[in-house]
Amino acid sequence: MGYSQKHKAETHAKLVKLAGRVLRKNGPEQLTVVELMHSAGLTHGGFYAHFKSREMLLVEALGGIFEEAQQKYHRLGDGLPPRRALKNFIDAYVSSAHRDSLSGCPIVTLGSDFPRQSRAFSITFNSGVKNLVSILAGWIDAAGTPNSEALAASILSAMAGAIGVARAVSDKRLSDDVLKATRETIKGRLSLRHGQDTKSVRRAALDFLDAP
Amino acid sequence: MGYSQKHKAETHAKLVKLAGRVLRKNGPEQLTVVELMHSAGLTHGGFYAHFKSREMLLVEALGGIFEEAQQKYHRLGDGLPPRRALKNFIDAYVSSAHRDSLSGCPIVTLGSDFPRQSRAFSITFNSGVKNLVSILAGWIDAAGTPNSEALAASILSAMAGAIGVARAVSDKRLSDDVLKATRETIKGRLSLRHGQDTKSVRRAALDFLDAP
DNA sequence: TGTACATCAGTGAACGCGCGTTCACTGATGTAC
DNA sequence: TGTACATCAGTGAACGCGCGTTCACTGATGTAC
Repeated sequence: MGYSQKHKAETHAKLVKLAGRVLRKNGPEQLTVVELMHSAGLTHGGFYAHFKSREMLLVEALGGIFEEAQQKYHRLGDGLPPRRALKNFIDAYVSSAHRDSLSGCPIVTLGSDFPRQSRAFSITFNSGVKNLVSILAGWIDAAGTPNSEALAASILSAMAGAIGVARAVSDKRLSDDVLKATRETIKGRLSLRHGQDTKSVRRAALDFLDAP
Repeated sequence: MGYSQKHKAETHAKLVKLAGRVLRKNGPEQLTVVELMHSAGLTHGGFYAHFKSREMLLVEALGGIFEEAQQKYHRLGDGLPPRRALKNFIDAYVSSAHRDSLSGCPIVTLGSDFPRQSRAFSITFNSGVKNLVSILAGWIDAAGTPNSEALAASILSAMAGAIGVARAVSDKRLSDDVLKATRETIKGRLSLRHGQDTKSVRRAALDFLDAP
């Protein structure tokens, strides 16, 4: 049977992962079949042994990105009481490290792209966002705050917007202030303490970044 | 002198306006020279009498979009006391009408695109955002709230994020709830009354949309 | 006022290029005997 | 255990297509006399 199924699955997974990196960093239009296959050490013709079309690859890659994000979210709150998890998460997400990272949260990086892509892409984006919201909602719920899902979604949207605008603003001080104001407001909405241990904030922020 | 300078300027302005529409609705990649010229009733070769390159067109079009947005912002607060202007603006921006409109605020529509475009495009985006922030900051300042610029930027980012996420979420109820929660929080941050006259909210929202 | 001229916005064929996709093939590897 | 065969991931040339850009041109209109 030629190559083993395991071998094919590995190549497939590798392609999806590489594609996800490009997708998140440079957007859907910059992801070309030729470049992807070359970056995997293969030639372009073999692409169609793995994906029906470039469009299908985009969908799979997006799914992979959101899965990674979910894992990251879970890791940030792992074993912590809900309020502590929330605080940790907020400090990590609304951080200058996240702003300065080239990739980061797909809601920010691909938020304007999803309506222009295929229906399948939009659906994947939608369910990805919903899953992330659910994780936050779980913590909020566990902390005893009502209306957790809408609150979680509103908070996540505020955090994503803050990163987006902080990236757009060239004035560094204003950019930092946006993040700070956003962190404080969100903690206020969740009735979390404002005072911050700077060292733990930085550690949380670094946790949020991708492994190299 | 062949065509008058006025004629040329008119054609140029028309092209920038048409390009802006496409750019905001479908993104930079969907804006092609051939289609743009055809939509203006011209042939593609004439494009380079007006723009040095497609890239330069994108920059001009983006500038036009932000100018329009500024005018819209000013219109929404025109002649109103600052708190009233802020309330009006928030209701208009964080509305289901804005969410459902295909174009809308460039921060939402082009927020993921600007880092991938030319330096000139990024700079234009940055100054556009800053101008919009300044308008909000002006109202906040006039209302006597301190730290107006960072607050304005944080609020605008939360509003933009809310529209983006509301668009991504297919569950209509959750989507509406995100908008509602965001409106209320922002009004709270600005110490504005929460109670809403639904009719005026709807009117404000429609004001925000583009004229057909 | 009328005529010759110069200008240049707009025309449309042509160009090179990169892209997604196809396809006949190859050769490493698992299976059957 | 060894040999013949079948499979199919991966190869690389080729395809059609759409795109941005160029360029020789044209013809409507402003200017000079």
